[in-house]
Amino acid sequence: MARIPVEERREALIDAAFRVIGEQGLSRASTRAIVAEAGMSLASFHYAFESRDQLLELLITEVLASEQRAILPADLKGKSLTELLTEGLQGYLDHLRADPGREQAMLELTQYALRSALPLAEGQYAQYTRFALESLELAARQTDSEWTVPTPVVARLLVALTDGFTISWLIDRDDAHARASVEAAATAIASLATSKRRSQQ
Amino acid sequence: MARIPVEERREALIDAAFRVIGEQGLSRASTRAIVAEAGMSLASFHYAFESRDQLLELLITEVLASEQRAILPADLKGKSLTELLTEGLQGYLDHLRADPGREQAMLELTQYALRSALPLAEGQYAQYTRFALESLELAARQTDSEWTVPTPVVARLLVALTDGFTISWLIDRDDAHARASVEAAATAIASLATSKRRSQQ
DNA sequence: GTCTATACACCGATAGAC
DNA sequence: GTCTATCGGTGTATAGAC
Repeated sequence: MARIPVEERREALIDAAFRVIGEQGLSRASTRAIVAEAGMSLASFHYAFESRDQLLELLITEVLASEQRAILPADLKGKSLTELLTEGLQGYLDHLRADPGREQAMLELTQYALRSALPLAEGQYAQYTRFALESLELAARQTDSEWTVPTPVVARLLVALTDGFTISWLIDRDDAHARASVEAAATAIASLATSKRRSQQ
Repeated sequence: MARIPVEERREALIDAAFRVIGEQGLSRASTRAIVAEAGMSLASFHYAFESRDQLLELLITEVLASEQRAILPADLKGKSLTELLTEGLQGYLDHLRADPGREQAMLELTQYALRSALPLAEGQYAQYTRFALESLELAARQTDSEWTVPTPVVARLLVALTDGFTISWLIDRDDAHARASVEAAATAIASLATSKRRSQQ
């Protein structure tokens, strides 16, 4: 076979691993299944990585880190806080619906990290929460609102909500119900802020 | 060894399996690990069950079904809707803190059911949601409130929230942060109901 | 019915030819 | 560097003695 730089091989294997996990689950993502997906021989795996655990560790840090759960819509102008939250969460649901295996893989990898006592999940979640926090602050500025609860607390709530919605949807795949719950959630979270505009409340 | 009725053996094995999963995770819950925990020989396993999958299937239906996530406190009297929701969610967090492995096992089993295309997770979640719905209706009655959003929608939101909080807490084990988010969540959800009492809003 | 011993598939990882 | 072939270990499941 053609000679491929190690870095490139590593990248290809990580991508292949993530695809296998998304399609078949972590428990079926053996080294053999991964190299088959990548079109490589088994030995190439251990030329690129020390062990399967090392690949998973890199997979978690790299792939989970690249997951920038967009929680705000692209166009922020002229929308109420509830609308921003609704559209943001709705956008996340669309992303989930487009590639359910991806989010299912995320959940499995998170649990794997928890069981392996890898301190990866913690850092990853801290980053999600930080990102949610920035989104919430931006949304408040944009709508002349003020959170009546410390923003990090609302951020944690928002992150928990997306995880919970993910599980619910993966189980019943009920788009209509999910949409309705997202709207209710957006309304509920928006109630934790007060508007400084006369036009509202 | 003493002769044990098959039914009793099955029950002991299911209990043992659940303990192993809680302590070490589903991936490490091999038939050997399970029989070791139950103090039996390997052959006893296959005398009681056709396969490991069959045990897991029964485990999911029986154990998950017995999980009656108590979402309301015991004493309902004289409390506001926000207080009821706060105490209910707080009680769930206490339950989680008391035995984290249990809820972690639940999550792993749910994902296993999803991957195996067992229609079990769906039914189980429908039951959780039904139970949450009843709790929400009871709480509304008790506080002379009325949900402004269809109750099943709020129920789904509540179930998603508990799942999300479970994941968050399992990852960072931050009690103070969890408590604060639960309070915020209770306030937010309560905003989806209007009170019929003059004393409130 | 319950055990020990074992079959057989698959796992992660490696040796050694090329 | 890349491959095929194989090692040692563990998994589920079963055969057969008692």
